[in-house]
Amino acid sequence: MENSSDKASPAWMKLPSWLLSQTAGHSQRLLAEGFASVGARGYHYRLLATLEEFGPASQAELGRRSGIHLSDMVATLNELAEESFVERSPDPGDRRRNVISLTAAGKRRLRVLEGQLAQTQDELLAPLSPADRRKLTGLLTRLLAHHDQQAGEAEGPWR
Amino acid sequence: MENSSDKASPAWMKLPSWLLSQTAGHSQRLLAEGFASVGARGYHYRLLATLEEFGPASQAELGRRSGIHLSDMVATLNELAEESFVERSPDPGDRRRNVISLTAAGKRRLRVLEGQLAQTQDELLAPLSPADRRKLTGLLTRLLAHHDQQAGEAEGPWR
DNA sequence: CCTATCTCAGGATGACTGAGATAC
DNA sequence: CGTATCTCAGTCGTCCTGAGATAG
Repeated sequence: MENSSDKASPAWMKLPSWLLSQTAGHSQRLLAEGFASVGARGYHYRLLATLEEFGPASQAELGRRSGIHLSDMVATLNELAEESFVERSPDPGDRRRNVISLTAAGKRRLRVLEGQLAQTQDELLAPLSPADRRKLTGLLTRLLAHHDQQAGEAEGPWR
Repeated sequence: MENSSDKASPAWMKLPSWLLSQTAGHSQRLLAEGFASVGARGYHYRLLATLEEFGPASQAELGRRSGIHLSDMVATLNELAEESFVERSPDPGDRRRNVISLTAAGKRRLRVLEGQLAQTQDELLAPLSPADRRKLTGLLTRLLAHHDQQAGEAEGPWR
């Protein structure tokens, strides 16, 4: 009872790192809800989209292209294969590999997920004018380029 | 060997939701690394800072102020209490409650974490000019205000 | 021999759910 | 009674580490 204001606004709530994590959290939530409404999750979209854009590939190659970790790739592909959105077939030229390819159902699935995704972008940026949207994406792109490069250099040339 | 370009840049990498989640990821990573270098994590800072700003309170009250879930509160307080950064004492007026208060060591700890935090903000925004930093925080603040309100309304008046 | 590929087990963080015991 | 508080166990998504089996 000793608290007067419910709207507690600690100092750290103004920090860029906080603003970023919170807005990203909302974005993530909207995205996850949209995907979940059709029984999918983020990895599903990333994988299907990568497959369509770059064509069939081994799991390791897909991991590099999509940024999904190899160990998560296994589970994600299991889920997608179970619904026949992708096909796992052995690579005749290298028996270590599975060649993953997108099925017709997978392409239709991708269209649905893209619809959800576009809707989410609009929901996410709703309060911003077109100019502000461009400004925001520009700033974020610059930040991302910087830190991607930093992180890449620190780890060494394994890409 | 069949892939030509390592710099694969799928279309979804330009989406605001992607840029947000990635920059937030870098931010999170920098923050976690900074905190981990002194044996802490994000919840520790948030809790200590909330305690200093609003004073001693019950765990439930702390949860509301800091945004940390009640069940995580328990574990976080266990960790902080083990290092004597906070003190748990029974509330004489309500025996359900523990009154949590910041110790002198806890205040010193907070100063350290604040140092890490400030350093991280600078690292995070390194590629941006002061004007761009203000623009970014302004845009993020507007987005956050919008979505906090949306989410608050959707859930009902439980605050 | 060494490296690449695939698989599985599990951890870490942040956010969350559910259930129980206790006190108001 | 119902509600609030504290605790514990566990889930989830994303990211990540390590280890093993198999194949190049």
